[in-house]
Amino acid sequence: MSALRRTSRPVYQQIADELRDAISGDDIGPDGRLPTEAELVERYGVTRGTVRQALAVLVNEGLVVSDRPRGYFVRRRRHMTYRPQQELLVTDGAPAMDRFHRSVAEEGRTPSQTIDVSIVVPPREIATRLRLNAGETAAVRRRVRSIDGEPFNINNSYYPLSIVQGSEIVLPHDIARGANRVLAELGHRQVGLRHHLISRMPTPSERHRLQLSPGTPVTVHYLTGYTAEGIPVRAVENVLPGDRHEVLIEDGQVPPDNESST
Amino acid sequence: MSALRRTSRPVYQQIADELRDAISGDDIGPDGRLPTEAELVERYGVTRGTVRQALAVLVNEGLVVSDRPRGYFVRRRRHMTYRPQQELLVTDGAPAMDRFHRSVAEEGRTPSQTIDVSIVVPPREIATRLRLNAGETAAVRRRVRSIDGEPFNINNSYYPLSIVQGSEIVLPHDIARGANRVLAELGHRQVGLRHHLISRMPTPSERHRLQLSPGTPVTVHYLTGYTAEGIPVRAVENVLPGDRHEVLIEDGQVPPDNESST
DNA sequence: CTGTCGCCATTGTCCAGACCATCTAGATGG
DNA sequence: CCATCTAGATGGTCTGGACAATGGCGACAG
Repeated sequence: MSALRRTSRPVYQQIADELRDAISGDDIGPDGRLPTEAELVERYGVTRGTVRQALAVLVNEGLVVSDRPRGYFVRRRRHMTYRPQQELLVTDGAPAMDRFHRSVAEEGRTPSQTIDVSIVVPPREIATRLRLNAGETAAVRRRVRSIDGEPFNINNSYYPLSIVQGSEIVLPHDIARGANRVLAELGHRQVGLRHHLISRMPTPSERHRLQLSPGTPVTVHYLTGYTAEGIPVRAVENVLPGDRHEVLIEDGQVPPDNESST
Repeated sequence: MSALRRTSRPVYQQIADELRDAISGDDIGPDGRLPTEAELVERYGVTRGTVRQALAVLVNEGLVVSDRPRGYFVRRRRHMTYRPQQELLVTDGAPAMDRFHRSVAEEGRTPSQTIDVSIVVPPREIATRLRLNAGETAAVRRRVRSIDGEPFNINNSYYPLSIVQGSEIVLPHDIARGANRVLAELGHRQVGLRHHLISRMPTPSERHRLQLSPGTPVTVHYLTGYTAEGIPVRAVENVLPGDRHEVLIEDGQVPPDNESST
């Protein structure tokens, strides 16, 4: 059908462009199905390899997924709002899991999590933030939180071993009153947080554990909690899939939030 | 050379895995060169198509770039720390461009920017934050900041037209004392900020304007500035390439920062 | 009506080959 | 010694074809 110009831009790019326009122009809505490879082969008069190259572009842009053998579909973003301030500073409020639990349940979905505790030499990003010397160990609570059985994010919290040894924190259970409360009872109340956010493509391990489809970046949120003496007592690494999360941080005097956290 | 198992995992995945391990295991360091396609064809006894499929995996993970026709190279991340709090709340401090300018110059690199001002109906994300009705217009100052002539990030600041009309803000020049100061002089001093961060793959336009290589996600930072009355008077959309930026936000009482912002 | 099984449409993987586009290094000429 | 040109190495694009893997749906049996 539509003849492609032989000029300069590669054919597969032109096909990708037309499909992208069809998607952003609502010719194909969210969850809508794209033409099959065979249809595109016929429409553009090119080989299947070229068509697949075009579709790969869209897949790697995160616009489209292939659900074999049903076809290619337009992806839908479904955001959950993540509020790292609430989650971590409020030593006296509801602990993290409760809030995650509740906000998910409010949408009629069922949350769950796995916890795994161990003593490790933390990765460099964490060791630096906890000001550990090379080879020094820390306790880590690794969590994978899920919604309706599907993994949603990864949450690894590290604590200097010298502080938490023998406490509840090194036990592999949920801490009902929150780990921050336990830290405070141990004499290490946090009064300040430093948030560090980077965006990158996931590692193969992350892609597998979070069941990420191609073209999905992650936000890695490093959080360091400090006591009034300026000592770091907690370092968290949150891995948040970009297609499921947005991060909200407030600073100073802001009006109440009316947005829904779909 | 190394025979690949015929078991289950696709050959191109196995090749990608081996190369990835070589990279993370420091057999190939940052900026290091990967084997050529021809070498991999011979080493694994597969066709060039399969080798290219393996390399495409690494490229889309953001681990590797192909610099044609020199070969494939391991990417290096070079982070600049972005502090949205400094940049926007300090109405009385140095304005944004000055700080950008200075911090870049400190590293011996030369910063620059382009400014473009216009009156538009803002995109939904902005209109919602400024609480504009459908079709209402706003002034937008679009900036592209560059380092050593290479684009670094995109910064689009929107102001409700009713507030800034006739002021300096709608003129296409750098505002030496900062746009926040001008807003304050107009009676709209900001006392609170709301930061909204999402991570996604760039649009073709962003990829082009920021000269992003494949496998590079962006962090989009939406910032809303509120007056003491809770009125939004400024909404900013920052597009930050993931391979060049990290975002730092502090909350509460934290000790001084010793990290260098390489 | 219900469950099972097999066909079929669709995408995934891999092969083999051709020509193009671009940068670099070395040869060549002044 | 320096500038210019050229050949070669390398990745980019596209063709054409073959077989595998998977999930849905319809035909069929109970």
